[in-house]
Amino acid sequence: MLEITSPALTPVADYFKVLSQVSRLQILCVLQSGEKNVTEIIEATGMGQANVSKHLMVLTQAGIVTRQPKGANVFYQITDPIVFELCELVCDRLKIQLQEQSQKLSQLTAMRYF
Amino acid sequence: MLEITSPALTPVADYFKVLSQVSRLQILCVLQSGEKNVTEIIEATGMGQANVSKHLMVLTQAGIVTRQPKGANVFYQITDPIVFELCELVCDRLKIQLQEQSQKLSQLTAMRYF
DNA sequence: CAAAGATATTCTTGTATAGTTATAGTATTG
DNA sequence: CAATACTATAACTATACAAGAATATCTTTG
Repeated sequence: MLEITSPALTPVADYFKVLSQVSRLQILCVLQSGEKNVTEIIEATGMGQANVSKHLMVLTQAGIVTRQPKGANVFYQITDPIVFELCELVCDRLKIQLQEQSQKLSQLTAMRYF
Repeated sequence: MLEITSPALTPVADYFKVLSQVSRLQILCVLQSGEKNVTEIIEATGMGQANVSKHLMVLTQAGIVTRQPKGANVFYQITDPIVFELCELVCDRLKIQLQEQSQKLSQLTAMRYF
């Protein structure tokens, strides 16, 4: 049950904020196929090193990703695949919206023949 | 299936961004019990009028909320309850994280007795 | 049509943060 | 121990945006 008062909503909003950045979603996509070290993530995403490092910190602090140093490397992996459930729910919703839009559009073009 | 390339991720990130603001989550909570007009939303949330109006526009453009003018008033309602599914998924995840944290904490305090 | 009420828009300000560059810290290897 | 590779941090810049104040638009009512 969701509360109307703001304090309870803050952690939820913060969680969504972490997922509201394309760069971070890219990183999560890379990690979907298993744990990777920072260098691998940099190569797969094409992002800058400092940038990747900072995004990984954000994801780690949000508990979305788990940090694991191994020698000179640091490996990261998805903590909980729930993030992909979230993304899929959103994707499904976006698909529906696109369908409805194209439906309205085709209705409009159909009207031109009357 | 999620793509690694950024363009496909942009709409998803944008959707999350809309939900990444406490004020907007508050508005959604207010609308959870049924459609409301702007004045009702303002009173229920305690937010400023211009602020509410702007957030409602963001929510509308994201397709999360539907706008419906009735005379001098404008009523808004949740387009798709999927948003609450999303929130609950996040809530569940946050609860788990809290449980794990308190578990680690109690382990630490337990160590003081040895 | 004037006045009042409801909603939207514009403008401005302050804050947060993504990205880059440069630097620092840490671990491996020769 | 020196050199190199990997990762993190600091400092800076530019941008996005939330919030509030003022104003505009639209609707009802007298």
